[in-house]
Amino acid sequence: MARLAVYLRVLTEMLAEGVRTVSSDVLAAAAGVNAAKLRKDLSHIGSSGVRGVGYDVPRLTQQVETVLGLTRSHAVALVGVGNLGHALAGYGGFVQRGFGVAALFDVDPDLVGTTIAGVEVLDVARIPEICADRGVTIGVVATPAAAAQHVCDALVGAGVRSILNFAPAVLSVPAGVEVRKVDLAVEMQILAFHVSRRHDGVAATSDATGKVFG
Amino acid sequence: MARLAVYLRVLTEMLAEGVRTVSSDVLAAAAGVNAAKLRKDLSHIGSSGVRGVGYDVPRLTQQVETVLGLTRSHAVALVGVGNLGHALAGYGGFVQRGFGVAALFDVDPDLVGTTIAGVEVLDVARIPEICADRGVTIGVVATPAAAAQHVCDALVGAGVRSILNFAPAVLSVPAGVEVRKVDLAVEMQILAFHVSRRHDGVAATSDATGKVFG
DNA sequence: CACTGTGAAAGCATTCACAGCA
DNA sequence: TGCTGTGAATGCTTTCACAGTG
Repeated sequence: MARLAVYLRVLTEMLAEGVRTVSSDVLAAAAGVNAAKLRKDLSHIGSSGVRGVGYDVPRLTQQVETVLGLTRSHAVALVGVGNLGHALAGYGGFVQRGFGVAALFDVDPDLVGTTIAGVEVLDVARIPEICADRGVTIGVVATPAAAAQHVCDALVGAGVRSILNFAPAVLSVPAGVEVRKVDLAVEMQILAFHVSRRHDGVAATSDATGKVFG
Repeated sequence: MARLAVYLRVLTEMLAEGVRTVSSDVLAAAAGVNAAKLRKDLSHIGSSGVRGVGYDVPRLTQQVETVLGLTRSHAVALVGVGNLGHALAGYGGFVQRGFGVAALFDVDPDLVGTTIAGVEVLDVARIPEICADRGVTIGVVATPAAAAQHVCDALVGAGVRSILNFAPAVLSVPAGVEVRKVDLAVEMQILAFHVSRRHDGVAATSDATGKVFG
């Protein structure tokens, strides 16, 4: 459930503000979801809300953290230190939540040897060796599409079983390996679809054959 | 449907390779989805596959482009030229598909006036004026969470009705405005969940109350 | 009395399986 | 024969509505 992570962010904010107790209505509104859905989600993780009162914020926060596996820290390897990769390496949001950037890789000899956010960039050939040494559990692929599958294979070979893919390519992996994809071009295209739909007028949004979409 | 954008990418690649015709099986495999699902998706946009042969690649490509509204180009305004925003401004994947970066904004006086990828960074106060002038239809929010809602309101006020939000915050917008969210920390946490699940052993993944999750 | 936890209902998305056409 | 388009079946997610509790 992707929503648990959102709940956790809201809960952490509330905790920082000193809020001790929260109702499902309030928490759901802050997380942008339906209240019933939130209660069902929390019931799945064995929630401990008090009827007539609400949920204990510190306790619920810890519960969600435990379920999400954030009680341990995760070593992340980032491959591809180009435009996007460079930004990700320096992105504060990762370290903030226990995701340490344990290693950076690239093919470009000009980049190998440089240091980004205190971490040295290494050659991609060293992925197996370094990932094993540093106990990497999560790999981030921020390479061009053409290199993505190759890099992915290297990571999987090094024992990495969770991969976040920013490359516009479909990665094939053996069973047991989890891949999540973030495709910025796809997100833009979905928005473009809605722009057109509005601009054309809903009833007029049609394709060449005259059939209406949606 | 987010998958249409993925199909389009695969189709464009095939077109470049000179492939004229493709079956639903092959296209589905390349896009990483079920063949029946792909056929149903294409039937919704009034597809024109030939039974016994497959789909005509050039024709299908154009059909998908039309539905996604990629026949016109879209002016994008990017707000927040920090770590991530800077990378997005220079990201080739946008321009490549007809998404021109029409304007950049930031609050930081040190950044205002600088030029990134050929576009000058302007003060956020000028969002209404500039967005109207340049016909911006899509806004990208890459600010810290605290500023996100404020920036979002400014964009909506300027007539922008499609927003891509990278800030870890829930944006509230009036009806008719479409918001898509990309939360990198959330993606990482979902992967962390799977790491823990594997490490603990599925049967042992439990919360404090002893109830098993999933 | 306010709020949680949860059956039951409704709504979607996915998959199956096959009729029908080139 | 090979492949599309699609009704029917399945499974999952969301929502409703309310019984039950501190």
